[in-house]
Amino acid sequence: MAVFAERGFGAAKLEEVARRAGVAKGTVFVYFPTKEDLFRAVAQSVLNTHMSRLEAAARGPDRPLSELIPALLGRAAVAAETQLPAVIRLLIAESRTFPDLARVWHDEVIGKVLHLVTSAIKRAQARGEIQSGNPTLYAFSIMGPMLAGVIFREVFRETGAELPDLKRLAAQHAKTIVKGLLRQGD
Amino acid sequence: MAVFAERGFGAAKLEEVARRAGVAKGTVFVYFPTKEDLFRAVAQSVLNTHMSRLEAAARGPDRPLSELIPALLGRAAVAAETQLPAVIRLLIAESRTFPDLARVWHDEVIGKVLHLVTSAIKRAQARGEIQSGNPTLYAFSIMGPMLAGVIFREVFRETGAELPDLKRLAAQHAKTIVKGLLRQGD
DNA sequence: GCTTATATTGACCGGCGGGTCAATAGCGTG
DNA sequence: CACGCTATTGACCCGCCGGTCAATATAAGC
Repeated sequence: MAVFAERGFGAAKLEEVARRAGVAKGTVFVYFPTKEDLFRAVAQSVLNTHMSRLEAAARGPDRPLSELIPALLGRAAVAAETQLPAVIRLLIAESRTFPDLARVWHDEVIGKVLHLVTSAIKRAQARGEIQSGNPTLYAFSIMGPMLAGVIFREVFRETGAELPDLKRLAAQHAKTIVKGLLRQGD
Repeated sequence: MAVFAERGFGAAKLEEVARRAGVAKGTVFVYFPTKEDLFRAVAQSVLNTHMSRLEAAARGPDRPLSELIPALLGRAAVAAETQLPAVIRLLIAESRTFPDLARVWHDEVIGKVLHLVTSAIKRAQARGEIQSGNPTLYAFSIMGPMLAGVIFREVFRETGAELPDLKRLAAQHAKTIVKGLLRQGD
């Protein structure tokens, strides 16, 4: 994972993977027939880790959006400290080369997050907490800035640019977007 | 550009570039010493195109945010119909391999957009139009969902997932985020 | 139309890295 | 300790593609 994340699929050398794993190159091929298989296995493994955490979060009670959104964005800021950003970068980079992997990621992670948020929005709309509008697009309004922040940090880390503080971003954006969504003053 | 966008830098073959350009492989090397040089030149060219458009937009008058934001997001939705999304995907993918390119993109494009938005926010804060808070992070709140939408479409185009309509997203998000930012009801 | 200058070509080279496999090391068992 | 079985190794193979260059086509000058 580390090697793929640093170099991308194409530029990652299996010899380096082997070296960092503390084995010889041949050993890698005993367990993974091809480079592609290794990549898929590794991506799937990271996916499974984060998916199980998500499942747990989704089983929570039906809190009002004004609580759910700050909690969700806060969690995203924490998750951004793991290797998840690198994996997201990889996914974006290789989505053309591995469309099947993109589909798995969509169905198993992104789709679930999206569903989690949109269904919460629909319930909030039903009980009159927030204004009308397309729930899926609202999900982008809620989550988009965090994704943008994560990618910004990934892409411009080496350029000396000032990087956004994701926890502050989560806090400030949560406050702003909740105010924008609430029905009061509509 | 088309070949790089489809395959990524590593997997792009110069023979295919030459074929699509209607010349022989050798001819490419007459004008671009190496594959890297070609890539940089091509990326720079796309960058210049979009930069000049941006310069023009930045020279506009100091409109209130409630007008500026819908206009900005609407423009982003239009720009998403060009090859810009593919270039953004490439930039994200190759930012580790070409950190200098990432720097150029930051300084010439992203940084300027960010500055355009943050300075508008500061002025709006100064005249009491919107609430206090970190202007840079607000810029992420404003632009982030569009970036997320663009990337979503790029990554999941082939998976049969339902793709967000960027114009609707721009319209709905503009309305929502402006409401969230305005001072009234603070 | 002949000559010189320039642009284009595509067969060829060499290195790199994914993938193979005979040789070797390690380990469980009696 | 001996034997057999499995796990590991790394030298080697080979196809691919970035890059070269002598040969060729095209254009310019007179």
